[in-house]
Amino acid sequence: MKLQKKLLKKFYTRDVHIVAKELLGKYLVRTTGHKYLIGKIVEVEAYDGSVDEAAHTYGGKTKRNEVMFNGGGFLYVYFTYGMHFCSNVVVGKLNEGKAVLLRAVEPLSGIGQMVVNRFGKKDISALELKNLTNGPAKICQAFGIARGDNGKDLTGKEIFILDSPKLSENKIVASTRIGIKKSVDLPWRYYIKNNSFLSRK
DNA sequence: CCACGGATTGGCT
DNA sequence: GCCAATCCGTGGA
Repeated sequence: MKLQKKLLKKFYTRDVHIVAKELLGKYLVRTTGHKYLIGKIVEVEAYDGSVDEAAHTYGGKTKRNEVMFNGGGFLYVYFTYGMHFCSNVVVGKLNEGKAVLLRAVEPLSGIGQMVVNRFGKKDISALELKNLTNGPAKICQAFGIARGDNGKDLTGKEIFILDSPKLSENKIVASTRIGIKKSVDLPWRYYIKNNSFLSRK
């Protein structure tokens, strides 16, 4: 894999849909000590608190969602269903309340560690490998992302995203978002066509 | 193959 | 008190 540069602040401070689509194909990196966990981003969803009832920020700032108002380039981690964490990339300008939910990545490096984080064992089935990082809470479990990572700076050294060439539009599919009950018809889920690590088709 | 529901905490009404 | 930007196991067709 050709090593690319870390994405900088100006990447994240643009329009949420442009950033969401450009995040596809880029590399999510988490460092733990001297180890690297790396996955290619293959599925995301855009959330825009200014118009989108499904966004956590739609009703204004609270203790839980305040990181989403911090402006582009931060990690917003939230806890849900009493047992799961999900990761978002905060996007846009200060106080806009916009973010991109990371829904699926294709595991590339540090897979052995991800397997232990997810399943608590080293040997797994083909089905378990397929289910390693194909969902928002699965990414967090595999990458060891939890409450304490909320608000981390994505231009820092611990969690960041590496650049890769922009995908052509014909490789990107837009569809409705998953698991929400409000604003259900907005086509704000974006994914890489035919990738085998999608959470759904 | 698909549909359903339990797990389990904490944020907000 | 209600219910969530989920996951996984179970049970029926």
